[in-house]
Amino acid sequence: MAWLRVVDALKAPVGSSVTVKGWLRTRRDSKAEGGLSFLSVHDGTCFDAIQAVAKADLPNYAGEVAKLTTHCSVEVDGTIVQNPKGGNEIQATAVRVMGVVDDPDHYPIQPKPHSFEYLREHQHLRVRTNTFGAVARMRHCLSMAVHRFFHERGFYYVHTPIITGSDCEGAGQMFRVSTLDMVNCPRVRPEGAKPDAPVPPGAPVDFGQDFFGKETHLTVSGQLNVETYCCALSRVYTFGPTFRAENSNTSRHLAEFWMIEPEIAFANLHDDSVLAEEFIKYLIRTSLAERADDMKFFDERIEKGLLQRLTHVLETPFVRVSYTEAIRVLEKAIAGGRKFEYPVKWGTDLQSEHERFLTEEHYKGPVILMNYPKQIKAFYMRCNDPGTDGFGGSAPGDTVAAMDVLVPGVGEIIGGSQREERLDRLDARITEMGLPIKEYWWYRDLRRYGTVPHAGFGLGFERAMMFITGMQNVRDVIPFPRVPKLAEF
RNA sequence: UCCCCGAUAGCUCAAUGGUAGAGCGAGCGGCUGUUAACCGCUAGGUUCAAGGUUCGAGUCCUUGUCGGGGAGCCA
Repeated sequence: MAWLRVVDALKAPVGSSVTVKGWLRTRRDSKAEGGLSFLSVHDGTCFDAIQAVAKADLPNYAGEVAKLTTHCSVEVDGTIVQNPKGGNEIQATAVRVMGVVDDPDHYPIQPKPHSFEYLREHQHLRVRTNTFGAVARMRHCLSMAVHRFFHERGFYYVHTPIITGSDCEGAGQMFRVSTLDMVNCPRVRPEGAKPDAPVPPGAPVDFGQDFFGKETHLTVSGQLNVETYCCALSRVYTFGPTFRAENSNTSRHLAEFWMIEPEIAFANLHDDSVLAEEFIKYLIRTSLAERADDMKFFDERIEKGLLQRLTHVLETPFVRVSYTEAIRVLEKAIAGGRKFEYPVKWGTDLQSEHERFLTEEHYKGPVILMNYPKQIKAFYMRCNDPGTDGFGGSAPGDTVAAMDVLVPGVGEIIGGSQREERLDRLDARITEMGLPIKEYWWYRDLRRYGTVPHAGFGLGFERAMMFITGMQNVRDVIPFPRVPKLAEF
């Protein structure tokens, strides 16, 4: 009697003897044929459960089988037969109960719809539901697709560090990594103070005594590190956890999330945008091909029309417009009577409502906004010729070769840029932004020793998950979300 | 962090300032090759916490905690 996964048992030939092991979704009873129970058994290997039919002549029927409740664990032996309404089911010859559910009335997951808010409080159990099982399989599917996409195109996977000593990434608040005693942390002795004099409590913390001999944090981006590998291996990417200590309370932000950051040498912003578009389309294609069962569920129960939306994205070339042009579009919309809460002005960052308007209402599909004003973008982004919009037109100010990919429903899913490869321009930007240039010594070395044009982007993995599954809260597409005031599991 | 909304049975929600209810789920029984099953009965409550107003607070006020939506920060 072969132990089959449910996904295989559902495809096994009629007449085969099988064993399945899993958890009960539901039990339904009938008094027909002297009494029988229908056990819906799933093991997470696919969306569907398999139905096992247990008759009353099983020795443990009245004592165990007829008392099974949702998520009891069982081993079922039996024969594959055809269900009268189609599909495989198991005619059980034995049902072994491995674990019962204690106090079923208070078991958090009941055979009925639960709100996602409620399930978020039971993260250790929610993966047993249809929705979170499907999310988990999608997460695996997309993770593998990420690696396959890059591997097939000659990219090398680089493990950039989680702990970073550079305090200069400028991508937001960071989590401190330290082994110092937080209660009595060592402080720097004021210059000229006697060696045995007590150090004043307000003196700066002496990070020289910390584990790494300097101040360290959890990474907010692997980009600066991965650029070093790009400038030797040509095409590289990272895919790892990323940490932001921002007090963000939204459906799109996590304190710990996974980010994919490819970096390509001998490439400009256009090449970067082509890569981004191919990448997103590859993820969609893979999801539809490999997880049709889960995607059908998302389409029916999570977002009506999801499959149509994704198919449309697959078939439509992404629109590429300059930031300068996007401002003109928004100004025209305002002149036409469209109301926005925030004003639109060249030189300021677009608000969420503006981005949503562009991707959801005006272009009705993914949009790549390119060449932003340099004053609102990071120091490492390549400067365009002064006063140009990067598309051969003029702009009211200076721009840099940055891009944001906006998609309906999620908003910004990718942020990227061509990097400034000219040392003099890079230094000028670091200086004018008041950043500590000494800290960037190794990053600047890349421009001193055989510099090349290169570009890259960052894709928030959870945002890609939301885009592809239709799930509306980022906390529901990662197994154990970390957000302000929540790290229970 | 800011703005708005919310917290009542295991879950989802009702309840003019005056005896706390329903549906689902659970338990028991009936019916049935059932599959969002159906019918009947039963059990199940410190109404988020602490104060306050009132003869009387689930309901009104204050503070806090947690949750949701939106904004900012961004991916």
